[in-house]
Amino acid sequence: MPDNGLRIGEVARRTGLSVQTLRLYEREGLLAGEVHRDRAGRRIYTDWDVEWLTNCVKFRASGMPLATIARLAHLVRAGTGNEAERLALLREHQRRIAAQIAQLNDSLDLVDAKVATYERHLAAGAAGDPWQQLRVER
Amino acid sequence: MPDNGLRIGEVARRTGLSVQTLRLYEREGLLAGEVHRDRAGRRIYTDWDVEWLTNCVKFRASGMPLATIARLAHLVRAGTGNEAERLALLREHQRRIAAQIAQLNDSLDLVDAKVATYERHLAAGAAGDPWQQLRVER
DNA sequence: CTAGGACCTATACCGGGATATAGGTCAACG
DNA sequence: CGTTGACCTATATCCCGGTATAGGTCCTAG
Repeated sequence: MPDNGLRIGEVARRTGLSVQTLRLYEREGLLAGEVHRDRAGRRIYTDWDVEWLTNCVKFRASGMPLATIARLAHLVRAGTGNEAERLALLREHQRRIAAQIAQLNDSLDLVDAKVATYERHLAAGAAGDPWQQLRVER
Repeated sequence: MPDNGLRIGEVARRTGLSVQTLRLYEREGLLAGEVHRDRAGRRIYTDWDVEWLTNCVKFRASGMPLATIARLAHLVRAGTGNEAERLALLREHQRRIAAQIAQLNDSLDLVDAKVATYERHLAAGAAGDPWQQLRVER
């Protein structure tokens, strides 16, 4: 009803976050724009807010803590002048994501190897336990 | 001192897990081999246990819940005969890791883009806020 | 007029995993 | 000997994000 203002339920549907989570995020300072209210006191979000929240979802998905998102939001809210700080924060997170991916690839190698072993093992009709066999019972 | 038996402190050092965590893991059934004790009641680990724990660390690092590791450990402990089940479990985790990596890459794309934008922005001597500028103040 | 649905606040709780604390026992070494 | 350090159990606490509950306001539609 408000020209292009969205209510929390709609935003929840669009972002995939629950209504409670949206309120939580606001309390925790994750929003980079004022969310104003209609005369009934209900939150009204802009498309830009939704866009921001969509980014937040990705930040979360890549393990950025709420507190860090809040710091970024704070910088953005503060307006032009702190771009270098934002960049530093983003670079740091970039680094972390890369590290996570490396970690996961490493773990994946192990799992791939085990899967391959078991596949061979089962295909071959099972002789000896691929995991247990190495274990010398003392 | 015990021929090749390791005590918990040493295992902690080797696996990177804390002593308390090692005990926790044992309580939660993550160990695939009996840990026996010396006459003083102290846990004695084998090299094989350490190897297993090292794998556990990778499982954890890739988000496998303790309960799932415990299920796997249980299967391994049960010995030969349930390889298909182990394989299914591992394949499932393999799938999940792949999904996580995809997720992370997706998030990384966003962060990369933002970083690039800010770099350009800063290099160019700052005109307009790369994040805020899109925002139409209503 | 009234029922229902979406929203509001405040507060409590949950789940997973790890860590801390308290109060022992033991063995090894000076 | 006696002290020290590594270990033991049991239990409590923490952290983080998110979810649930209780009790209310408001708007809209039948």
